[in-house]
Parts: sequence; structure tokens; C-alpha cells
Amino acid sequence: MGGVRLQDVAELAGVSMKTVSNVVRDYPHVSPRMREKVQRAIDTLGYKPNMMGRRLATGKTGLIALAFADVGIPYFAELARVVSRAAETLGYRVLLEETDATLEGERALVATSEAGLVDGMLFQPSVMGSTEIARHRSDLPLVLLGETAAPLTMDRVMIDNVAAADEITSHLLASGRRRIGFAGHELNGLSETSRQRIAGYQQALERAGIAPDPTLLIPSAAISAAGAVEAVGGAIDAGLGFDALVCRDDLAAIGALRALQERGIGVPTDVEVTGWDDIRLSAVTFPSLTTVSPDLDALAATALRLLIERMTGFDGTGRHEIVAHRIVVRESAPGPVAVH
Amino acid sequence: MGGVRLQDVAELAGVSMKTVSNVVRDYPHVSPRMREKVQRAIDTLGYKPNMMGRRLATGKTGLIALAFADVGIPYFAELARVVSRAAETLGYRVLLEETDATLEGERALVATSEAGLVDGMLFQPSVMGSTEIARHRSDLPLVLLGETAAPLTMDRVMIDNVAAADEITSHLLASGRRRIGFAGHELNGLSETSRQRIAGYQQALERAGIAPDPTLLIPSAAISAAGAVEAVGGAIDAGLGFDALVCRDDLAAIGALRALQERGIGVPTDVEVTGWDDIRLSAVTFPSLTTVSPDLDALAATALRLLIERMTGFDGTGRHEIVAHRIVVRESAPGPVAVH
DNA sequence: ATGAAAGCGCTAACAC
DNA sequence: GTGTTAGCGCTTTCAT
Repeated sequence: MGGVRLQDVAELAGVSMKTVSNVVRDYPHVSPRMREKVQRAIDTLGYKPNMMGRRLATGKTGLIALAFADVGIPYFAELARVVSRAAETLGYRVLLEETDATLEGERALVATSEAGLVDGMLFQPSVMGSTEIARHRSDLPLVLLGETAAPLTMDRVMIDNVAAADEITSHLLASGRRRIGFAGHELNGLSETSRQRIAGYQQALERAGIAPDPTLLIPSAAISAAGAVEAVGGAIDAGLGFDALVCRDDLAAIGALRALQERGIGVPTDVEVTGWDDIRLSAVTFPSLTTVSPDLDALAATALRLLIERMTGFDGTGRHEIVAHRIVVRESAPGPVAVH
Repeated sequence: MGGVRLQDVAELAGVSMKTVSNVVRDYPHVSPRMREKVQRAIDTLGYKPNMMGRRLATGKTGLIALAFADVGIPYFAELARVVSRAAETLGYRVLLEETDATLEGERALVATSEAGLVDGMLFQPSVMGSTEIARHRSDLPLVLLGETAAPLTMDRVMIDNVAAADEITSHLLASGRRRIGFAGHELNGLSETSRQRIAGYQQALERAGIAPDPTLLIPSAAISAAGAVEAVGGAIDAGLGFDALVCRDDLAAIGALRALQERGIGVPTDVEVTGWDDIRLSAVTFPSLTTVSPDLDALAATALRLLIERMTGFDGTGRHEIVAHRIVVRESAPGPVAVH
């Protein structure tokens, strides 16, 4: 059952390996009789094509790597799911690679000493800068995910973070909120992601004629929900006053929710809160989260399209694609109250 | 840079392929001079060994598949992370396979028409029964994860669900709760997971002299947080009274939390709630969740050990291993109040 | 439409 | 210690 080779099938069926191969791969020009005879031999032997052999011969592995910090983070897990499903329909399997959001991990990834394991890679860098990624100059087709500064030579897919941050901040402004904070960005070494979201947040405030107040920027020692609980809780205890919070991501928003609730501050009555990513759980927190929802399906589809183009020979300069996002309004920031 | 072959290195260095191969694989018996000469050739050519070639020759792929329903579910995502890290230290990479918790998806998985892509598989079935898994009779080394009824021929790793459910229910009883419900199991087609957890829950109640009340079993149309919001909310609205809820998993607990809070019912004051899995977010919900915490590291390590034994020839009957769990006490069910 | 033979890049016996 | 020679299982020209 296990070690059945193409050869064995050919012998049983009394045909050449070529013919068996043709049948296995559904090659059109095979006579029905042949096909049936070969198929019978395949069935009786329980033959299963050996991928490694095929892959060595074709030079294609059918595998793509999906690399990011940590699949335990809901956004990445949900991204992995979408990518994995999209890849499947295109005939690819996904190999998971985690970098732990460390420079070391990301370097190991791009400098990997082995070749030919995967046909291409989707990579969302956490810390690596544009220059270092560019220097990489590997032969492995690569598409970048997310807003990390991308070298001009590489393809990249992201949503418009500045615009989205502007929109969600404007949503808060429309509800009459005026002291709007931003929470959950890095304490030091601001990521490009945080930078762009803060830029959009400031842009909305300024357009509304509000001077951004730097004390309303609440960084987090750890980029996690627990980190946000600490940060936001600490800020409140230190006397910081605000009536809304734009959080860097849904985990930070969940942390902020807890920090507020621990202190008996009502959400959204006293403080409105928004998240980012629209992870599944953001719909069932209490209150549920108003958040930026990236079009993950489009993100995955676009990234895979670009990658496959690279894998099949495209060699132009980097394409930078923007996919859609929308603001999902839920309880934590319900928007202007309807007039009754 | 891309198409450098072992052969090319050998020619440049003026040695045989065997020698180059020895150097690449750190074979001990190579003279230092040779090694250095070859290494120089490797560097100038930028040679990277082609995995497919090596794998075809050795018959090993270095890949293991990790299969479960949906990586978008936090428990699975966190499991994937732990398995992926553990596998890495053992020299394996992880290929993600999702079944969408459908029979169809699980069948496709075990009946996969290709062979040799992965050396082995870790599989947590959702719907497939013991008999069907056994019938599979594949040549692929396989270790089952979780409490699905496992055929005697197969290895399996799980925690003691009955014991854990008993413990966490007893924890509630120790706080003086008497009308304890169970929530979040399947509406029809009870999974083995739910069955065992309910068994442990009933066992604890009976030992405490409480007759299990079937109306306190609150099934969920969808096994998700949103499903639990509906189910628990509906039960409350229908007039069901209880002072504690053992939830099938953390997502159900999060849903229960929301359903209770929506109705102004205090947790843990009015109703205590417990979860299962100890997903990262269970520590930052408000209130945070008392939950069953499986030893994921041990689970992954054990599963990989069993799998590697199978891959390297072990052919005995199925081993069924139990790994540790503990009850993590948090705010949603704080336990007996300390006497001041 | 089918067959024969030459690789794909590497490792593993077995000689030297 | 190092080189030679076969394969690993499959696909793919090139004939027929």
C-alpha cells in the first residue's frame, strides 16, 4: 500500500510509465480504454503519487510560506485561515513560519539556507526595515503584507491605514467626542503600523480644528491586551481625562475596555472605544467593538495573485496594492445618536 | 544565485559531489583543508541545498501536517503555535491543514491522494468517528489530538476531560453555588469533547448530593462565542435560573459573559462562570475567566514524540497518553471567599 | 496516442 | 578521507 511506484502501476497495466503519468495528471490525449485500464491498476494497487518525486521533476513544490510574528495573535490566525483557504483553491498548501516578532527570527527567515522548499513566500514583517529587506535579494518570490516600509523592488499589499484611522477618528468626532486619545502603540520603536494609524488620527483631529494633545497618546509596554490594560489603567489613574480612545488594534481595545470597566467608567457612555482588525471576538465583547475591518479576502487574494505572478516569471518593479477596509460600527462607539 | 547545484560547487572546488555533500551536511570525516576549500566555493557561488532533491533521496520531507477544524479559533491557533515551536526544535516544519469541522474536510484529509508530502500528521478530529478513522488504514504515521473516540490502533494525546470538568464544577460548589448549569455544547450530535465534560460536571454534582437537572444543560446552535450569547441569553429570557455556569470552552464563556452582562446580571456576584482552554484572552476579559488550562507544551511535546516514534518505525498498538491540566482561578469564579 | 530514455538535485553504498 | 556509481519517483523531450 505504501511503496507503490508509478513503475509498478505501469507493469501491472502493461503500459509505459508515461501513460500512467498521463492518466494520473488527467492529460487530455489518452484513449478511454487505456485510461480505464490504467485506472484499474491504480485502484488495485492503491497507488498514490509521491509528491517529492513530482516536485523534483517539475521544480515546483506547490507550497508557499506564510510568515508573521505569532499565530497565537488573533489577527494573524484569522489571516492564516483566509490565506490558507485562498491558496487551496489555487492549488497551493501553506507552510507556517513564525518570527516571534524578533529581528533574529525575521533574519533567519529571509536568510534561510535551504532553497526549493517553497515556491514563494508571503511575509508580514514586524521589525525589519525596508533597507534590510531589500538587501535580502533572494531568489525566492516574495510578497510583503502590511504597512511596513517596503522597498520599491518588492510587491506589497496593505489597507490604507492613514485613511482608516482618519475615518474611525472622525466617527468619534461625529458623536461629539473631543478629547480623543490613541492607545496601544509601542512605547519605544514605533512600528510603521502605529505610525500610520496615529497619523490618520491626528489628521482627523486637525481637520476638526482640534490641536492634537501629545499627553493623549498612551503607549503600551507590551503590544497585547494585557499591555493595554496596564497602559490605559495607568493613564486613568494618573489623572488623564478623555472621552474616547482610538486603539491600535482590537487586542488593545479589549484591554482598554477592561481598564475602563475595572474603574467603573462606562463604555460608550463616558468613553467611546474603537479597535482595529475586526477579529471575530470583537463582535462579542461587552460592549462589542466598533473597529476597522480590513477586507481580508481581498488581501489574501491580491497577495497570492502578485506572488503567483512573481513565481511565474514576472520581474518588474514592486507593485504596491491597497485593499479595501470599512468601519464596522458596534456598541463601543455607536456613532451619532439617531433623533427620535 | 538561484540555480546553483551541488555539482557546480564540486566543479569549482575541484572535488567530488560526495565531498561537497559531506561538507554541507557537516559530516565529521572531512579534512579541514577540504572543508575550507569547499566552503569557499559554496560562498562564492551562493549555493543553497535544494530541499526537494535531498528529500527525494532520503525519503524524508521534514514536514509534519497539523490538522484541525479552523485556525481562526483561538484554541487551535495557540495549539498551532506551540506545536510549531516544538516541531522546530526537532527539525520539523509544520504544514497547516484545516477541515472546517466538516466530515467532508476530514475525509479529504485522511484520504488525500498524494503521498510523501509530509512525514506524519497530528490530527484533531471534530466529527469523524473512531470507526471511520480506523478504517482509514493509511501508511501515514498519525497521532490523534483531543478526546475524540480513538481506535485502539492509534496513538492519542489528550487531557483528562472528565476529571477537569469535575474539578472546575467542584470549585463552583465550594463557593456555595448550587444551581450550576452547563453551556455551549452541541445542540444535536454531541461531540465526545462535550460528552466528557458534561460527564465530569454531573459527576461532581452527584458527589455533592445534587441531582443533575437536565434543564440546566444549555446547548448552543453554533459552537462559537456568538452561539453562546444566543443560547445563554435565550435561556435566561425563558426564565431559567442558575447561579453558576460551566462552559464548554472559553469562547462559550465569553459569550455567556456577554449574555449575562447584557441583562445586568453580575458576574461573579449573581452568577459565576468558568471557561475551558485558557486562551490568552481569558485573562483580560472583564471579569477575567476561571478556566481549565491544558498543558499545551506537554501536549505538543508528547504528540510529537509519539509521532516521531511512529515515523521511525514503531509499530505497536495505540498509546493513549494523558497530559496535565490545572484550574486557573480568576475573577469570574474566584472560589471560596477568604475569611477576613 | 503511446513508448523509451534522459534527467531533476541529492544521498548512499561501495570502492579506492 | 575522497571519488564513483546508482538510484529516489516522477516528468518530459523526442521518437514512433
